[in-house]
Amino acid sequence: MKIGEVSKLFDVPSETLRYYERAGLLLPVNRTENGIRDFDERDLHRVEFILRMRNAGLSIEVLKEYMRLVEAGDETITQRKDILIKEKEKLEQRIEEFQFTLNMLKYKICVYEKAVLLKEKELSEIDLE
Amino acid sequence: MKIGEVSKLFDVPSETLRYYERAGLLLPVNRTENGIRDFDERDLHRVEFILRMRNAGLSIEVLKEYMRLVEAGDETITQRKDILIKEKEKLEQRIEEFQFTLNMLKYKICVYEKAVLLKEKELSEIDLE
DNA sequence: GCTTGACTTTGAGTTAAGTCAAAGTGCTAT
DNA sequence: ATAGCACTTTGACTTAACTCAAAGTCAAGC
Repeated sequence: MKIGEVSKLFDVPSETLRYYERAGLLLPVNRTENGIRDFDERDLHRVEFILRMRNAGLSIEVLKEYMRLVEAGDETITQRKDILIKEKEKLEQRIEEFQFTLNMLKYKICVYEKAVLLKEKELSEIDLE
Repeated sequence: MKIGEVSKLFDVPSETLRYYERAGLLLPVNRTENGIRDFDERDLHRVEFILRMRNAGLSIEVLKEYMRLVEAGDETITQRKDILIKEKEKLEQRIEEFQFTLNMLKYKICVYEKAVLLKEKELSEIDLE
């Protein structure tokens, strides 16, 4: 699979994919004889993994380090696991905070809805914000 | 409450609070005779709200617009509600994606744990990454 | 009375993560 | 055979959201 197709598949610019490879978070993709990237299943999985993790807030730096360890082989399994555990914990905390904020939003929306109703009756006296 | 105390309370630089005010997402804080900001309860609530929303990914722009509407008075209630609903939906989606990624991480960590065990028995043959 | 923290304006610098442009080369599918 | 992707390197640019620096003033508390 060529870079343009991958780009469409994941809706991410080719330029970004090349940038990821250059930066070291996407391990070097196989090339055809004439030097064109030919993404295989494993590459696609890696791309998906990177995009998901980036989306969840993992930094380029962390992913770079993780992939460096992947490349380095079996000796690094524990280190890799530790990275993932750390990021998992961060993500869990982020989700918790998000949940809290989501509830805050829901509550506010609810208050606004009441205010709209009252307003329709020209009775509004709620302190909104 | 002076800006330095607020800064400590929320663990955010004074400079950022001033920046928020300047930018228009923190509505003008009352001043003492000599021009020093004196945060009251309402200001503190606003600061907390802003920080939470920023943390959840709402942009400065959106918060600015929202606060502009707050300032503009009761006529803008429906618009404000609409903003909050839109951001709520975005946040819900983000949380879902995060959950998915979290599960991915958990699964990977689990696989790594198995691999560590196998490795201890010098039997490792799992395809890890 | 001196240190500390508050204020102002203006403008520059920073960080992360892309994103684009130029310039030049080369394959491949219609 | 020509349009459309693909490649490279180098380097500049962008965006969001701060963050800091300078320069100068002012007020409060020990």
